[in-house]
Amino acid sequence: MKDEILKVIKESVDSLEFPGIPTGTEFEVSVPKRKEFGDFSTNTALVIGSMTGENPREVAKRIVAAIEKRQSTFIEKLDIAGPGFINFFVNKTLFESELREILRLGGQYGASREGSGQKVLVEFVSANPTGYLHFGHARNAVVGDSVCRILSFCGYEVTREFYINDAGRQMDMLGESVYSALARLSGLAREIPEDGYHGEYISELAGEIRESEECPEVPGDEPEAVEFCREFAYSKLLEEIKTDLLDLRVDFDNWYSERTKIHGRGAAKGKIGETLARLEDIDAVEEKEEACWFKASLYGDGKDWVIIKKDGAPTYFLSDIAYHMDKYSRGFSWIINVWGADHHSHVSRLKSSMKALGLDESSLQVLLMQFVRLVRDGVEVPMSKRTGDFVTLREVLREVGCDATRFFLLMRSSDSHLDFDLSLAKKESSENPVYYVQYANARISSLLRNSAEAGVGASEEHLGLLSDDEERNIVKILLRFPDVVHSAAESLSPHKVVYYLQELAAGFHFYYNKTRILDSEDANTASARLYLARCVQVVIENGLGLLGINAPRSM
RNA sequence: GUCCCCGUAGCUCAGUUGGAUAGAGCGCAGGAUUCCUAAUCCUGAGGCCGCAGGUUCGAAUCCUGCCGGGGACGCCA
Repeated sequence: MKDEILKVIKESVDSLEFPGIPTGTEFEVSVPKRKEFGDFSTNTALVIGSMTGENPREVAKRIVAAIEKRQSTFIEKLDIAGPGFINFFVNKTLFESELREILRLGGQYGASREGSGQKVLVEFVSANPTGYLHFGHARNAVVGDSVCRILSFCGYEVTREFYINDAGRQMDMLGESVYSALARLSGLAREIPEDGYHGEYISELAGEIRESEECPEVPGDEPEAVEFCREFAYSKLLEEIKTDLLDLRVDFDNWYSERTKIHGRGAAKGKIGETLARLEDIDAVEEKEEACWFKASLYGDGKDWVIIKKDGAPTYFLSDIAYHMDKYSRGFSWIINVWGADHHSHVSRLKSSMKALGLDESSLQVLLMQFVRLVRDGVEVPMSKRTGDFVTLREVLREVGCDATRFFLLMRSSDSHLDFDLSLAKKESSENPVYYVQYANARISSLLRNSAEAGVGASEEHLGLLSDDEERNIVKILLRFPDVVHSAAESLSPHKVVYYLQELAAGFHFYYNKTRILDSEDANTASARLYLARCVQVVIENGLGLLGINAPRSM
């Protein structure tokens, strides 16, 4: 629909042959908030005016004359307003055809092919398998997941990946910690290392090991027992992570193990070795202070970074370079990482490494998530992983449910700090915005059920009877949905969908309270109104689907 | 000290690729249902868009400086 407006504008502008306007200059067509500004509005004259130096209102007059000359059937009236906006008032048959289009497309309304043929990799969560997921991980998980859903909807071929940091010191610490707990259970005086893991789950894991048949002898061959503890805890915790994520409706295509895919067997083998060799080939590394450094400062980062430590072990950064080289080699045209804001300094150094390796660092995009504060009754709930005193994702899910959890985590822009109000999320009342949107959907379902009983059905036959301002307003909100999806995909911002749905629900609730739908003046009007309601439902369902939130048919 | 994010209504935040009279929810004060789900709706009060300059037809939006809040700057991951 907007495309048709845009087409008319472009043809008219072309016919006027403005000097100095390159072909392909983009003009904006938007749906104005105020109805006196028409159904559609364009800034075309302002854009041209600023390029040619002409008065925008004069330009607008010429464009309007050109458009009128074309005698489009669907344009009822044109206005020039403000500094030079051209406002379109369209024939309502255009709205009717839009409604028919929505039901025809159904679950595909709002979807597009704009990402067609493009492979996207979205890596998110990637929590260390050294403990349960805490609530801080939840935002990353939900936003990453929703971004994937949105991109898929836009035609991208999306791969969801969880990078398992199962190599490195933290895994050894996990083994040490569990082993220490096991030793204590066996009556030995043994403390969990200071920088180890101290949560209750460590003792629980030790307890499980003790119950198992393969439990190593303690005391006995300690390194072997530590390794057993490490592997036992790892596989168990990874399963728990998967379980929690599924409960949050987050699923992955790949569980990418750093240990097996990056490190390989033996020293300096696998992708780590390859990567180091590549970096050496291009002279991007140097030996300094008994360590090996990547010269990131040559490639746009502020400083150099160690990639092989004094003790000969690779740093996390080197594995990360290797991992991202691998991402590129798998043929993705868009690589998205969802990271916590505390990783922000890694962004430029990782990009600098890709640049050094001759890869296009602009196709790597990092979505940084600002922190979540958990609040209960106005008081912050402390979340510290160090002391083991953190709120797990599991606890929150159990307390407030998946829908509310996801909704609240998706409500804010990623680069805004987020206060998650536990008491509010739990409330099943009007203060809670989750239900607001779901309720609109449930109401429509109820209408459709009742109408079936009454023998009236949604029908497109009499859409011409829709004439109220509220009805027109709803249609205008509905036809913005594809734009919202596009914009959410482009800026990786699921919260735009959340805001949109709240607006749509508000439009419907208002309408519902004001207008009797089933008891309309006549059956034809009722069928048209039901059709409109059905369209609203389609869009709500599609929108909630992008957020991974259920759209219950009754509440 | 360097870098990143934020600063908009009492609170939590949208709006930030420059556009028309800056929005929503919550909270507060009033009100609406003989009838389709009141988890709803309506009305009202509430704003130097952190401050100061600059850019221009036009700035919450872009630039510079400053102030305030958060985060990152380890041979940890």
